[in-house]
Amino acid sequence: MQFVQANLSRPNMRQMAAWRAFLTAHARVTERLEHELAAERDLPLAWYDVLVQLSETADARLRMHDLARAVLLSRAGLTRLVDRMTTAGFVERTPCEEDRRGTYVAMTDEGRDALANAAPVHLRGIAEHFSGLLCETETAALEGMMRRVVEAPGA
Amino acid sequence: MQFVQANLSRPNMRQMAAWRAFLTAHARVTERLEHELAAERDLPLAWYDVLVQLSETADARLRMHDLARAVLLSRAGLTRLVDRMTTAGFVERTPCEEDRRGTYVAMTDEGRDALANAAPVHLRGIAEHFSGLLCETETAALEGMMRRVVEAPGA
DNA sequence: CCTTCGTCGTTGACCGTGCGACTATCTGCT
DNA sequence: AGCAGATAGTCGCACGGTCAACGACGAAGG
Repeated sequence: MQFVQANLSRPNMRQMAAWRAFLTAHARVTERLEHELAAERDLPLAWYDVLVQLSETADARLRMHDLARAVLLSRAGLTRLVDRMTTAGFVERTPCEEDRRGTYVAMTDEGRDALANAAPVHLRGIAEHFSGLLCETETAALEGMMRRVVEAPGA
Repeated sequence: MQFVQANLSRPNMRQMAAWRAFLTAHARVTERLEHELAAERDLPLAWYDVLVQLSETADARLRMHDLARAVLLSRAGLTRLVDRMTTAGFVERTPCEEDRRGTYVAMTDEGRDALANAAPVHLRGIAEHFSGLLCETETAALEGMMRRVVEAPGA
C-alpha cells in the first residue's frame, strides 16, 4: 500500500479503463435518475438536491454560500436556482441577522411536501441503478476510494 | 454474492454515503481536470473528448451520430460543438458517400497537434487526481463495479 | 415506381450555469 | 476610530445544452 501514489505521470491501460467506466457510469446513472424524477414527479434533480440539503439541517435553512457548496454549484448559479424555487414556492429567503451580508434559504411547507413526494422515487432509483448492484464489501470499498479522491489536495 | 440485488427498495446509510461520495468525487475530479486543461492549454474538456474519440478510429473520422454517442452528447449539441471546432480548425466535415444524409467529422492536422499538446496535461491530471489514489486491486474492483452499473438494464 | 416510415444532421427558441464585476458588509490591524 | 482586505450575494454576459420542428435521404412494401 505504500506505493499507491507511485505512478503519477500517466495512467496505464487498466487505469484508463477504470476511469472511463467511472465517467460513463456517472453519466448513465444521473441521466436515469434525472429522467425518472422528471417523469414521475416533475422535479429537476437540482431542486431535489437543494431540498434534501435543507431538510438535513436542524432548522431547515442554510446560508447561500453553504448551500452552494453542498449542492456542487457556483454561488451565482445558486442565486438563480433559488430564484426559481422561490417563485415555485418551495423555499424562501430570509435575511441573516448575525451577518447582514448574508441570506438564509429556508424550506417552506410546500417544499417539504415536494421532497416527501419525490424522495421515494429518487431513493428507489439509487437503489435500482446503483446501490443494488454493489455488495456490502464493494460499497465500503467504493466509499473509501471516493472519499480519498474528494479529499485529495486538488486545487 | 447471491444477495447483491436484494435490497431494491431503499439504500441504507452506508449505501447513501457511498453514493454521495461517488457524486462529489466525480464533480471534484472533472472540475479539476477541466480547470487544468483550460488553464494550461486553453482547451475545453469536451473538445479534448472529441479529438480523443476521433484519434481512436482507423481513419480519424466518425459519423456525427456515432461521435455523439461516444462523447455522451445529444446530436444537436454535437452539431454546435463541431461547428465551433471547425471554425477553430481542429476538425472538418466531409460528406458521406455511402449515405448522403450523413456527415463525417474528420480530425485535421491542427486537431492532431492540439490533442498531442493537451494529452500529457490531461493524463497527468487523471493520474494525479484519480488513478494515482487507487491501488491495483481497487482499480480493478472499481472498473468491475462501474461496468456493472453502466450495463445494468436501465432505460 | 411510388408511398410511407424511419433516420441523419441542422436550426431556432429556450433554459441553466460559470465567470467577472460590483455593492454591501465584516474583520483585523494600526 | 479608521482603513485595508476578505467575504456574501447579485447581476450582465457568453457559452453550452436540450427540445421540437424541419428538409434531405434511405429502406421496406404494395
